[in-house]
Amino acid sequence: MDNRSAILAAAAELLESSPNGDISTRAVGERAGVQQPVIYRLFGDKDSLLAAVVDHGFAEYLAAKRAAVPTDDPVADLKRGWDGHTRFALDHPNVYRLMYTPRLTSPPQAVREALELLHGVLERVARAGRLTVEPRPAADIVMAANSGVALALLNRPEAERDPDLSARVRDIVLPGILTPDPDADPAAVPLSVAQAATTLGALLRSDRPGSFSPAEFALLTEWLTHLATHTNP
Amino acid sequence: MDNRSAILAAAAELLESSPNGDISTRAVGERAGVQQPVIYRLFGDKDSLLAAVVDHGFAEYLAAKRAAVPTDDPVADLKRGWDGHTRFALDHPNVYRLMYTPRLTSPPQAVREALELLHGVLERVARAGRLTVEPRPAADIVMAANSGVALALLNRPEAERDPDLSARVRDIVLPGILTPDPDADPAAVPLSVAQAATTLGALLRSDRPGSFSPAEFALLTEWLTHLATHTNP
DNA sequence: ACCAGGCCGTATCATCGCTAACAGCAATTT
DNA sequence: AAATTGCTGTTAGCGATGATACGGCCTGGT
Repeated sequence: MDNRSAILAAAAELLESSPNGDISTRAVGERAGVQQPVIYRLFGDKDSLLAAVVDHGFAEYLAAKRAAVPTDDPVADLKRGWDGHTRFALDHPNVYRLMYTPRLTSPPQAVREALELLHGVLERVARAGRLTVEPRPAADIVMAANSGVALALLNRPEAERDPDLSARVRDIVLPGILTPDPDADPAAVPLSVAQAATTLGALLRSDRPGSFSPAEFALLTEWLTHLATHTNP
Repeated sequence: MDNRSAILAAAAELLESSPNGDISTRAVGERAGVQQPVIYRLFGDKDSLLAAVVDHGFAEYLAAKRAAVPTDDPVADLKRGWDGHTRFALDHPNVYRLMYTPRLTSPPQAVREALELLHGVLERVARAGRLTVEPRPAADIVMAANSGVALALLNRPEAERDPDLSARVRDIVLPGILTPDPDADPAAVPLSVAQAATTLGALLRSDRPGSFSPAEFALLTEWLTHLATHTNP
């Protein structure tokens, strides 16, 4: 095995199982079976090593995504891309943090590639006449929102993560840059059950009526939250 | 000057002018005119020191925001809050990165306070009948998108930053959780408990959700009728 | 066979976060 | 008033880290 590949593999493994997302060049050398200066001769710098690890780990993800994407429904591809982005962040938290956290002096090439891939999908969406924003700024918009969601999820302990956050933001941001779905029913309902339940719940929270016992009130608000959450608009 | 305040001030100054966003406890001690162990006696830990610096720097921002917010237009407050969030990130990049980057073991209290502040604004928005999502998940959505935009801006070199990115994402995300502006669409919006309960009852009667048992549904409609009848408008 | 150049390993430096041990000082207790 | 206790600051140093200088070894060309 090449020394360079061994170091990359060792660094990737150590990074994956690192609690604080950091690794030491000494540990990498020991695991790869090489001495510390070899790393510096091959990569020059610890930041460059980490950037190489990120690029390496992201390459597989990019390859898989590149191979699977070409559907004839670019909007569905866009949605799939969002979900894949979030899943990659949750699967490789430390790599993802290195990508979208400006700790490195030399930003890894992976973020640029990811943005270009998203831009390509958006170009196809635009060609299908579904985009209301120019593809370039649209890519920035989607990437900012998607990475924000991913980092927000990573920042919360695993138990407190809202499993619907990514889909929620996705279903807000993507329609915000797309033309209305032609398959959707164009009859705009002025008020939905969810909306009415949300409003009533907020009003009751700020002005609690005295005619309810605590248990009744708890049950009522629970039902309102259920209606606000699990109802189609 | 108190030793603790001197250390906090020195750390804040060093952090502000730090190229990589990191500081050394030795440099902090030297600048504050105290020896290194004093820092550890007062803060216990470098992470705790940084968390205190973040909380200190964020406190002024929170105070200014708390004093200025109470307008009678909560939607405008929400928009102002978004812009203020982005501006704070650009004005204090290193502090902001410490807040929304999971490098610290003990997450600073500032992020929690910021989320609570946003949640409060959204509660007022909901009380005005303008929110289509429960305030709690809505706060997560807005915060994830806003921090994503801010970090995306910080990750690009200053010259390449799109000055309109924040406003663009804002004008996509906020309408995505709000009802249409009543100035543009004069559709009736429930404002009182009675109105909201009446609306919800009517909607439920016409589109009964399957997730309620008959007894539950009967009790819920009874309560809604009670709220619609015996509540002051 | 000899020489030259690149690669590797040892040893080391400077800096970092952090801590133990001791010294001054004030308030409280005897 | 003297002594004890508790808090605060200083000195000195430990272990780990990123990074580097230098000498020896192996390889390839003549």
